[in-house]
Amino acid sequence: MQIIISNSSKEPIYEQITKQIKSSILTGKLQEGMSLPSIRQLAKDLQISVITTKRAYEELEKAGFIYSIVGKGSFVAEQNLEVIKEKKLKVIEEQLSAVITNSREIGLSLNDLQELLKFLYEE
Amino acid sequence: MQIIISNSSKEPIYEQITKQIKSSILTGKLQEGMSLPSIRQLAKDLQISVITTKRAYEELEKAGFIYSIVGKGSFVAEQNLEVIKEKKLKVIEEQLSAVITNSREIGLSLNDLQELLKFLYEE
DNA sequence: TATAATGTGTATATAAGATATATACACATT
DNA sequence: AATGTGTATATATCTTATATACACATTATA
Repeated sequence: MQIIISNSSKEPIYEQITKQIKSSILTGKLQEGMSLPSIRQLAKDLQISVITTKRAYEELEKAGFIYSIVGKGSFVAEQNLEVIKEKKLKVIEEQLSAVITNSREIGLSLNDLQELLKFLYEE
Repeated sequence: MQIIISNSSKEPIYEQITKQIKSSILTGKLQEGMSLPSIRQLAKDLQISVITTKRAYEELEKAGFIYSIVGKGSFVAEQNLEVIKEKKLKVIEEQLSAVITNSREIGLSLNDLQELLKFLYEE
């Protein structure tokens, strides 16, 4: 599993990691029960502190995506897809609202937006 | 001019202010040459520090949206609309890419997205 | 079978950077 | 002179990331 972080990103490192693991789980690249790289292994791979990768895993645990067992490792938890979809849909709506706000600022019509969306979706 | 900040937002206060002023300028609510509230007045209105409102105005100045004169105040600068549109379009594309990534995670089709976009646009 | 080594996650203390504040300074207008 | 304006400095708090040590579990070796 490939995780890429950017030190120049405005986003905290632990959030970049969280986001990418979440995405892998949601798109099925990581299935329920699969083990995640250990916090040390991932820290080594990314050349960051284990506390940073632990922070990322903690966020994922809080959100119910994974669970960890001392001495054993971290694993993908059973996903409640309905709840996840619901939450994601809310995020998407928020993101689209921001897009619309920005579009109105530069006089971009709904049509323009839809074409842009179609173009980007098919890339 | 109405600015609303949220202390519970993840976004720094100065960024919330910057964003809202930017939006007012871009949507024409604030025209070139118009004066902005003084950093003290705005600080008072929002019950925050003048250094925070100054931070917001600084960002706007750096980005070319406004200019400030010691002893006089801050004003909306002449906007280079072409450049602004270009930059905004990039932001919109990034935002739409994030939307698409999130949509794919929950199996939302382009059609679903288009409909949701249309619905939100017409609210 | 017992123990050491090596894997795993967890906890604590600390450092650096970001954000916000209080206060004082300097310029302009009234 | 008073009161408006923006600017600068020092400080506090919070967030983020790190180094190091601790505890549990598994594996390898004697």
